[in-house]
Amino acid sequence: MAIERYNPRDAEPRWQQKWNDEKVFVTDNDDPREKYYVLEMFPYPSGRIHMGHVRNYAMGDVVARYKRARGYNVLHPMGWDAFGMPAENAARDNKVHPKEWTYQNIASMKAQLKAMGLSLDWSREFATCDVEYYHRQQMLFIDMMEKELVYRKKSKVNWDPVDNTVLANEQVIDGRGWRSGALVEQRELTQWFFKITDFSQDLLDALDTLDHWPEKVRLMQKNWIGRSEGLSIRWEIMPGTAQSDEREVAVYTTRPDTLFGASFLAIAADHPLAKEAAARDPAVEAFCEECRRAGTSVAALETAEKKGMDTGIRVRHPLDASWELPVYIANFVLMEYGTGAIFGCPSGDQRDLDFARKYDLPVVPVVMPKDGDAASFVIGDIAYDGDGVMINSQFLDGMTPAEAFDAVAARLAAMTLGNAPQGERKVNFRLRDWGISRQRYWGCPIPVIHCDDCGVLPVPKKDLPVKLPDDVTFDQPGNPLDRHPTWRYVACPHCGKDARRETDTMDTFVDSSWYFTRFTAPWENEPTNKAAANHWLPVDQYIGGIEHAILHLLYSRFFTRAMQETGHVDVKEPFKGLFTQGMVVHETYSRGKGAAREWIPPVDIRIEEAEGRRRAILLSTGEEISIGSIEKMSKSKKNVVDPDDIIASYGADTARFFVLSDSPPDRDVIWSEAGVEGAHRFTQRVWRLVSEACDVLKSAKGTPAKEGEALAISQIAHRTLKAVQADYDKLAFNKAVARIYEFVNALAVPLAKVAGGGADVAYREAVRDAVEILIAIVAPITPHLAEECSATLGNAHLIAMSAWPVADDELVVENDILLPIQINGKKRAELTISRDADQSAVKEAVLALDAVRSALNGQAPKKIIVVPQRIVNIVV
RNA sequence: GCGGACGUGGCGAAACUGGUAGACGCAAGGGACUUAAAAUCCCUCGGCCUUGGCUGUACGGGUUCGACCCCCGUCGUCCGCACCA
Repeated sequence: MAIERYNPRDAEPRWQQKWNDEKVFVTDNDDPREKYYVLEMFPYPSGRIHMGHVRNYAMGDVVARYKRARGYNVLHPMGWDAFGMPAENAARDNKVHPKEWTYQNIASMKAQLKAMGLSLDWSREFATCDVEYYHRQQMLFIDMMEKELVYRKKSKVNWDPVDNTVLANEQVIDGRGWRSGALVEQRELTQWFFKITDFSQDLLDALDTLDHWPEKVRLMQKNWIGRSEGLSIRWEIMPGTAQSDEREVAVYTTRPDTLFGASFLAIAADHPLAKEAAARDPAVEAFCEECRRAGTSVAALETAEKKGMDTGIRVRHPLDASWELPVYIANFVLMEYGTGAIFGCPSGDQRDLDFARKYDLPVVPVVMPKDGDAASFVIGDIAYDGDGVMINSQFLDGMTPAEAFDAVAARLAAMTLGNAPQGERKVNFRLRDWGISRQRYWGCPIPVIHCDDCGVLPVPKKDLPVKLPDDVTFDQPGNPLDRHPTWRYVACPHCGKDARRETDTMDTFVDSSWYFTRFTAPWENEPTNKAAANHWLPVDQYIGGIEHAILHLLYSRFFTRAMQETGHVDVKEPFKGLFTQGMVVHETYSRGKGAAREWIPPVDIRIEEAEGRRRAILLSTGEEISIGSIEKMSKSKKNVVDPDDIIASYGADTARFFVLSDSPPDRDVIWSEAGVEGAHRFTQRVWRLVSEACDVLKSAKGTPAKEGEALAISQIAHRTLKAVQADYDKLAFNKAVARIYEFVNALAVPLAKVAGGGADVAYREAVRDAVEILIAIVAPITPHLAEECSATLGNAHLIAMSAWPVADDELVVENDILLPIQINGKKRAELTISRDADQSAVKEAVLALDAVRSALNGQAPKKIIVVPQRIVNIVV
């Protein structure tokens, strides 16, 4: 009988249609079964999916299909992170409206995702640029305003003075605007902020509860939040040294124990005292300006030399009234952190030491190692910041730094300056409030009205949504909302007089901070259906790239808390399980050197390999092309493989199988033509083996064998089932794939035997049972192939709706085990023995082995270590 | 600079809680089938020497009956944060 090759181009759309017709993946909120919410980070609709998407969504789909088979009511939705700059850039460059561009991109990407055969509930789909979605986001914003989780303050932005526009950080290249090339200025604008810092402590503490998150991500968030415990110390300004009536300056320190080692105060260039000093001295002014400029061009000049300038202001040491210290402006002090002022202790801090040496300030060691000698301990070029014992510190001498910290805190708390304690314990965070204002068109409008008389007012909820106007142009720089002839002008909701709309729109991170909540009831008028949100949240398994480890995940954690405070949901942590998947990488190919280097896409190349040497040949000319390093797929290096091409030539199952095989899912996977062909061979092989035997198997019912020739088949089937199940539970897709390969290899001979008619009933039934198990365990990865195989065996049910098979423990347990025998820790023999043989029986059998007897040479062994069911080691 | 992760064949990788290192795949080599090719099937595949051994998980030590795994040190790669007071 001639067996046709498996044709995914025919089979895949057929099964997708069938799943769609039967609404297999539409989720009912009222289904009483236990819930499981699996979600992959939704994509930005750039227009084409890439291999990273394929890998991300393949992983989520395996989880969704597996959990569905295990009996859960699975929610697996998809949507579009659809606001953002690229749409405006496309509008400007191609004269296409952002809306039109975005929805067209969504349509083409959706078609691509559908071709992957993902088990998504498309009925819940939305884009964040849908009015229905951002309408609810505006409702949330207003609720947050009421709870005072939103406020306005002046904040710096990157301003392009030629284009008259605000630039995002990524649009600033080497301190210049990416289009105009003009030097970017820092401008102060009044902007909207979310009070994420209200939750600093909770966001930090709750990290401990996220035990299904990668440790790495939790650590990154912990560092980002940056909690420190210290002391806020108020220093008295020596009368007459400052011009204004400022009497004191506050300093935050985590090392109050080193207070006697202080030799100067340093303040940020933006500190009020610095501004005051600048106002009366042009040299100071120039220095402050220099510091500010250095702040704009970020990491480039990070090794910048420590520089400062004396303000002339003097302060009194809080623990020694006769001690005066100078106040410097320093380029390494940041206004945004602490109080924007520090005291410098050169002996204990490298920066302070560098600074002190440069400006010839005193260096007094105050902490020395425990076994040091106070009389001879001096600081050279390296500050000592370790633990030890206090010296040169009056009443602190002899204490540990920790004891000294407490002693200083207590002393300063008891002293007063003016009417307040001179020092107070203070917890400080690095985390800053979240600035959400964007001076752009393609985003969610901030639903606020400015009235000259009534101030800043929220748009009444009945007047929502504040829709983006469609009639806008992008032929000039700046925000189209700002120059719109009518949209801005509106009556004040309070007094009715002429007022103006807010023209800022929201950061797109806001859109992605609650989409997972909206998926639980996307049809609701209110932002959430609270019962549905409480039912589905937290997301059981969230899957996405490590690049979102901090911002997106932290903002989402904040936003869920804010939604809890405003009564929209009763949970505070949105993601119970988090998995960060690796990238898809590819070799690079190029010809030419230096500026003339030309990158060649993989489709234009054929790889030849002979005698261990790989060569890349350009298809069009036969020319040899040099093979470069393996890198993230990128347009600039042209090392991209288009998922459409792969699905068209090999099918979705092959693509899904390949991106999940070989590499652990959290590591990068190398895309290679040879690898894809290997995956494709596998799908073809499964089909061939099953279809060759299907005529015979059709009439056999699936029953595992408990004895005889077929026992081994049933054993490996049920053992594989149990192992793959465990692998899927751990998201160890690559290990599941390896076991599936092993299983198929083991089934090849039995299936051929069945196909050839040489098998008895019990054998055929055992093979049928094994094949059904194979279909079930490959189905999450290659769902179309599984359906096709199942159908060819005469099954009427859909695998996508079928229960996971149950492993028969009797078949899983091994009765005889193979025990490795070591002599002095080296393997010398093997012993097959009954699983429940007791220690003495094992010892006896071991000593009877030839290899053991010759090693012992008649002597008695020193020691025999029997690790039950594992290994035996004989010490001679 | 600080913090973290990692280092296993030609390559991607397995190896349970300290218990046979290299499962599985890719690549390669040999063979069968074929007029031929593709497809498929079989064999070999860490290194060294002669069967049988020796050796081998970045490198140097240590703990242990036994170490890829634990400890100390060194080297290297990658990632995150970066003047955080």
